[in-house]
Amino acid sequence: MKEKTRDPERTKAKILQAAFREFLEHGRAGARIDRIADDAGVNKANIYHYFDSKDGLMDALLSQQLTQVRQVRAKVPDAFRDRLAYFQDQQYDDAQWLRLVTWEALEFDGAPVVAEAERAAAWQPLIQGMRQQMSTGKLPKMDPAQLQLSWVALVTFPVAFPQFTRMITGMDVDDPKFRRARKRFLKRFADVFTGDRNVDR
Amino acid sequence: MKEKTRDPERTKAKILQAAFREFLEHGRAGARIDRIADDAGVNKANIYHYFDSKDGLMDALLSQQLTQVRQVRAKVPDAFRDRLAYFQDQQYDDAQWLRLVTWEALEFDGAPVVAEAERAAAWQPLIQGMRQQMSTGKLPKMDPAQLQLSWVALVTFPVAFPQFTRMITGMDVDDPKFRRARKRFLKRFADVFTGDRNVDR
DNA sequence: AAATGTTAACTAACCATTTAGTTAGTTATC
DNA sequence: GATAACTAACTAAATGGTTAGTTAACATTT
Repeated sequence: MKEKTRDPERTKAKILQAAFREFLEHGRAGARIDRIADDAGVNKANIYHYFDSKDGLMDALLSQQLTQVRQVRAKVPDAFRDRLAYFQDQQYDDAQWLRLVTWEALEFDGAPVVAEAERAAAWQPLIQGMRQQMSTGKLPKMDPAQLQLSWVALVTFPVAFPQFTRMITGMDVDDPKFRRARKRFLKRFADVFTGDRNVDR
Repeated sequence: MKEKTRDPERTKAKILQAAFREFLEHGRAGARIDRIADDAGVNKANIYHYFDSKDGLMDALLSQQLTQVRQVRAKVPDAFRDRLAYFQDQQYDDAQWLRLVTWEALEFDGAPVVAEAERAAAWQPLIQGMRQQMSTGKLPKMDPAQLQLSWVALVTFPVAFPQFTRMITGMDVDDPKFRRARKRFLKRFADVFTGDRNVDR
């Protein structure tokens, strides 16, 4: 297999990869084009050749990441009790994606975010699932969208705000001990919430 | 009352005020010293005179804000049912402080954050309160620190990630309609959680 | 109470780097 | 031989930080 010395796809991929790391760590304002070029082992001008501008690169990055996340989201366990834990595992692997949307949150000004309609639509099946379970009595009746938002909050917050996690629980998010504790807690939480007050402990 | 043309305290205050707005909006990397100087109506050199460096200014700002927040935190309603709603109201007024800690979260690298010990200590009474209520059977028995973390998550997340709020619920966080809906939901949520499954609706 | 000296608040202009973005030219690939 | 991938060097603007000098405010002396 011959290594081509010039390969647009490979170059673009390398740039995106480096840009991901850079934007992830420093955000739009803190990210440095030179650093991305170095990191990718690519001449800076190529970045402008393929992605117009810093913002253009950022946008390309977001939509690329979006399609990637979309695939993972495809199948969520129907069994309600495990859904929280599942999301948590997912979210941990996705800590990077979370950082990206945190930057997005800080830049949020009311204007539609990247692919907002599409992303919004992706939540609908989950919300519908909740509504379903409420009508069959498996979940208490309440606003299903609010409930969905709350689940996401419970799983995401400790990772998004690691300093709070440590100040409140005394453990670091990355600490396996915390992960286990949180997982156990969320199971318990779900049980209490669905009415099985005396499961486990 | 005579207006002094030179007044260190007033100048420092003006700088901090402008710095607050600037850092809030743009974060450490995005903030511009020149802009802060202009906004404060103060010569740039004064900023360096009073606060050494950009980072020095940021630090001063954080500890100033900290003491301010500390006062508000002083009294939290003991009645558990209203605690969520209370925190929510508080958090809304505190949306700015939330932005600041969001930047803090992104910069978090495991090292202690500003005044970490002190801030951590401030959570203890709340956690103790939960433990108390668990022992008297008013709350289901579970890890109280994890539960505290969860309450904060439920209240904070929708504000910290407004794009998720909109994508999931279809409403904007600032929309009074959303506020009401969230408040109502959280009450209901707390009721379900504490075992009163059929209160209200 | 006026004159004087001292301190530090304040300013305008400047400096050394950094930064996003460009350009003119070279060369691999088809 | 044409095209487009790629490079090195460059530019203009912005940026954090400095400096040398000015002056308001206050204390001390006369």
